[in-house]
Amino acid sequence: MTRQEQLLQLLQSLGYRLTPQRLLVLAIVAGGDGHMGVDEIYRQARAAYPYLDLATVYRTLRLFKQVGVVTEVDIDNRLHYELTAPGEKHHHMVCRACHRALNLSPHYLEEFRDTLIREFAFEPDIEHFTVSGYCRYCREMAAAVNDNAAAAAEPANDA
Amino acid sequence: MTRQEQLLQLLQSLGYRLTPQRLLVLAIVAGGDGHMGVDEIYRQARAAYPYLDLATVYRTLRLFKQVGVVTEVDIDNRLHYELTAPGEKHHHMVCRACHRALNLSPHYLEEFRDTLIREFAFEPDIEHFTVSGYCRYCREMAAAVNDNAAAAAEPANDA
DNA sequence: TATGCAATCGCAAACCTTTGCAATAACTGG
DNA sequence: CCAGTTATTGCAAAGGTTTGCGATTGCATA
Repeated sequence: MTRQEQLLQLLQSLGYRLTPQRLLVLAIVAGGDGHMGVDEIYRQARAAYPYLDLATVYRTLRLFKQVGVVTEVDIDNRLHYELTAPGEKHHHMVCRACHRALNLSPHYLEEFRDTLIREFAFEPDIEHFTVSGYCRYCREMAAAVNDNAAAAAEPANDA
Repeated sequence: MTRQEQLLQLLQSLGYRLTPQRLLVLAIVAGGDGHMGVDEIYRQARAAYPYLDLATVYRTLRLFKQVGVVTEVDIDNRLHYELTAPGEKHHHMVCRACHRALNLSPHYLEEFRDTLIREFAFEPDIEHFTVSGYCRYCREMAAAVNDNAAAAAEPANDA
């Protein structure tokens, strides 16, 4: 049984119906190379099934997320999805500058999670956790720009 | 000099203009009791200045956030704002069930932040950090419901 | 295989938020 | 104090996402 068949069976066992729309969206997300934007999923889906509505794509992806079939990542205020890999769950670091999404092992979050539960009885939702910030490359680029600006602004150092 | 005057001076020193709209929005957020929704800020602002546009409110709040005057909190997919208290900066835990926002001291994030920088050279944006999850009360309520359901489903225990 | 019910769909409209643009108004320097 | 420059505004429209509703369709039962 393939991974997709497993997931379909999971949906069915939870009482959800296997509609052509769901099969299609699942196949597309499974075939994608990473975090896919809703627009790209919709475009591919439409090519195969022109009557599909965008609202259905959103509803389907929300359902898939809810049952753990896909992972949702917010990249620059747009929703992206990827198939949840069993045993390879990971979180994301999204760069505010280049919008790249980097994977983050759950290991790094466990301590934080334990602390919140212990101190506040707050159970953080770390199934779909995303930290935004600045990635290595954008930080390096920014640093280089700053160095140049500083050098240009202080010619006294060279003179 | 009041806190509001300080903040206005900050804006001016950064080259931003002090418009009536900005004074008004600042006064409202400062007078609010916590995280205020955009709709509530807009409603109060309109009562004092009916020509104010909602887009201006959004732009003003975005500017305030950018310069650190307010803190943005996403509660149930809606933006909320509160005045940034100097020396009392805090993050937020937002409950997915009741949508309450709880304060979280930066202390709990520092270790996580250090790890990300050390391991990935990723600088997380922890000026406006929000974790979603389930709060103490909603967890207790859910636990109580589960207990009742379990008790009802297994009368053999009592019989 | 035919039937009935509830889940799901497509469509349209709404939601919250952002953006383009021309008109206005805050600040600067004279 | 006035004129010029430019940031900021109001308005309208667009953006991505969600929702209400009647029509359709998957699935369980017989």
